[in-house]
Amino acid sequence: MAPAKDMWRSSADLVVLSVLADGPRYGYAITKQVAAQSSDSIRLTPGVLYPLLHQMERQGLVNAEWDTVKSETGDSKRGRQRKWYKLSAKGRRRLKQRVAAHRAYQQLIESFLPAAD
Amino acid sequence: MAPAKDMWRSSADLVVLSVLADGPRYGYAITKQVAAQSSDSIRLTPGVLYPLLHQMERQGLVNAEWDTVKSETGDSKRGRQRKWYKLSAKGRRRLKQRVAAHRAYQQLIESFLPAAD
DNA sequence: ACCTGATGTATCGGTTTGCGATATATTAGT
DNA sequence: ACTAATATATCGCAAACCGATACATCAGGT
Repeated sequence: MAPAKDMWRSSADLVVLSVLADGPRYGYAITKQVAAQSSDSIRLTPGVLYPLLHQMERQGLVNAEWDTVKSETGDSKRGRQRKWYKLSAKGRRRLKQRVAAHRAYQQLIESFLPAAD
Repeated sequence: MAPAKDMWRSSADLVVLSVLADGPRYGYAITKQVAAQSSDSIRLTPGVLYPLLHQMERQGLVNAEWDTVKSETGDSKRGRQRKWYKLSAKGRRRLKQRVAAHRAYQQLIESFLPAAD
């Protein structure tokens, strides 16, 4: 059975931190990667992703840097803007922590569930 | 590491359904059992438990029945009131469904996480 | 007799959160 | 010229949450 829609949202931060642990990403790339790797189950919509990213930035879990993509054909002065997010040492620590907490929580919940068939 | 406080709340229904799958319970008994079996990590406070139980009753997942506990020493006419909740067939189906969804969700999230040490 | 703490069920409403809708700009393709 | 895709961002209302509170019974201690 597919996971219920939106069930994943409480773990959005875990997913984002994990993706960033693999290397710097910009927002839209995160959205796309997560959608692809989850067979479209997890849709990190702008309304979810950006507030989360900004919060992480405020908390020092990520460092952000703007990048301007120059276009060959484009005529406008400013190219497309991308904001790259890079996991900080603090973010890496937080990820480890969150993963541990998540797994402990899983075991705890699982201990109440009827045995798997 | 202990699970973060309150992390379990999104799975409260799963836990309650699971406990009820083991046999009929009244609310306070559920609270106590869950606290005991979770080393006090999971506190199903009245504000959480009763609305949940009532909702399940409305949805036909449980059947409820009042029971009056006669006291030996008590002098009041009405004894202590207990409301027993019994999982219905529909509730049993729902539990199975929720457990499957929960486990699928777990696997999905886990697939994004860095490998366990 | 009285008090306290445990047992037992229940609701309410202020706070917090979630996130769909929306806005804005650039670029690629036809 | 137009459309779809790329890219970031915010806002505000609805929904969810759950601490606080209320009420009644009962057991045990003094």
